[in-house]
Amino acid sequence: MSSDNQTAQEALTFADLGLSPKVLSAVTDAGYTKPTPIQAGAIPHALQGKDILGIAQTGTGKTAAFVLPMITRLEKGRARARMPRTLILEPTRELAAQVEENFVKYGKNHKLNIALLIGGVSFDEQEKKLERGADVLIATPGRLLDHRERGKLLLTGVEILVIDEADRMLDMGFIPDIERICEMIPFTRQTLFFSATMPPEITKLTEKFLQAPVRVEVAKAATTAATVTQRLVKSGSKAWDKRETLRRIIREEEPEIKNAIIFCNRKVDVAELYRSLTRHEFDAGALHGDMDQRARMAMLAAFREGKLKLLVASDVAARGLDIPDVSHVFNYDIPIHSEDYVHRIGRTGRAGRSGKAFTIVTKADQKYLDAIEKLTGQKLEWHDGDLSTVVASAEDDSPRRSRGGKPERASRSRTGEKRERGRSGKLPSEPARMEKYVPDEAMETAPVAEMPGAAMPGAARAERSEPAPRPREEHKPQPARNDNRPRRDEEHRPRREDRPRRRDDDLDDGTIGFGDDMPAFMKVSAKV
DNA sequence: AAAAAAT
Repeated sequence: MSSDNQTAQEALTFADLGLSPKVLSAVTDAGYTKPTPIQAGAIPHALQGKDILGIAQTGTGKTAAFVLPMITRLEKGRARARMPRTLILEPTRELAAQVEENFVKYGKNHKLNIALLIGGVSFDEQEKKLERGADVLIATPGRLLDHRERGKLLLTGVEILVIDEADRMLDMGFIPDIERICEMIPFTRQTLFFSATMPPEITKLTEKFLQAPVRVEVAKAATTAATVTQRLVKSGSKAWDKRETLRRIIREEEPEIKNAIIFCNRKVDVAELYRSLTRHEFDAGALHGDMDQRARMAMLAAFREGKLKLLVASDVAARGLDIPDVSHVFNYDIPIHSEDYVHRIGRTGRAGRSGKAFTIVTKADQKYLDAIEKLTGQKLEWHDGDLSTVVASAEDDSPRRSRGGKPERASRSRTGEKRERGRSGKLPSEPARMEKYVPDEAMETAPVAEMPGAAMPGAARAERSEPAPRPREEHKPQPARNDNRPRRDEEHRPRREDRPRRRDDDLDDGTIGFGDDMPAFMKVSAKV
């Protein structure tokens, strides 16, 4: 690129990119005037119908770089039944929903039919939208193929195809699906392809499916931002020991914590740690892929809106998700793959702000620590002494010893069955004392976001003396489950009167189907 | 010693 262009680009505003007036006005309303580098680089070419190879990470404004030109181009022509005009493929459900939000925001002056095809949600609503004719189809690969096999979807009318986060699709084993899907779409289409990195498999894919693409690359964010203070925290390796270490660090950091993500390597540990933290009256929520879709969305929304201070999460939350800058990242588990460390840490210290990242390390973690230090090329500092200073008793002591808090027996039911959350990944429980705030009926029918154990943990609600959720004026007596899977945990459940006085069972029952409580983001199909 | 995604 010539230096003339470079200078010109710095002075660019959205008005210079060739977007339609209606799109421009939505952008202005959203408060943006100056495009990011990826937007300035990609939008003019995308408007000309060229294929784009965008190499950019999240947080660079990548989504708007394809959403804005797409809406402009969609102004001509209209959708036919079962033949979507554009298709955007995303690796995760949350990302797909996020892209939908962008279409709603920037398409507010248009009558766009938007269909979101993701798993974990009933087919009916999605099929109706397809039937009506979708201008914009946003999908995760599995559900998209499922719809196609049911014959409800023809991809022969797709004019623009977007493949987002291609390298992540690769990590998740989606590449064969992506290839299948690409082959169903006529080659006269325009293809916009985005990836944060370009491993060989991805390069091959671009060679196969892009035609004379314009390559737009934006500077990689520094691997681990210089503004992030990273510290290692030694701990005994028992789970209770790690939880105690975590609580200690959180309390130490408390005055500085605006909001934080706590990463665990495994979903069961997310659920368990979440229960433990709420029991210790921390303002925490949970997010992992086995939670039902509503709960996932509700948690994310609550965290984004600042209603939750701590989010315990699996690596779903490590990449891509549009979570605002957090002040702290805690790695309750050290990541097994060192790249994940970089992604997790990347959730803080964005846009030049300062952030802190603490990683709990046990003796068994040494090799993963070595890998991280090798990858980032820096030696990480210990917060208060390295592993050689871990107290020996911490390793062999009984986990049931007294240590100030309540015994952490949450993972066992009365029958001794381990209360693991299966595929359906129910929400973890909340403190029993919440019962006095919440009438049973409300628990059965309130949306997850209003449930104390979900978006607003009991401690937080009590402190802020907010009113308990009221029963909904109108509700279906028995919200339907959105799938027919058998309840795996049903046979193990104690009878109602035998159950401990915790409300997580009610959460299970009340939150699976959508009933009348379908979140707004899933209803959107037309102009807003 | 993992997570994610169709069921």
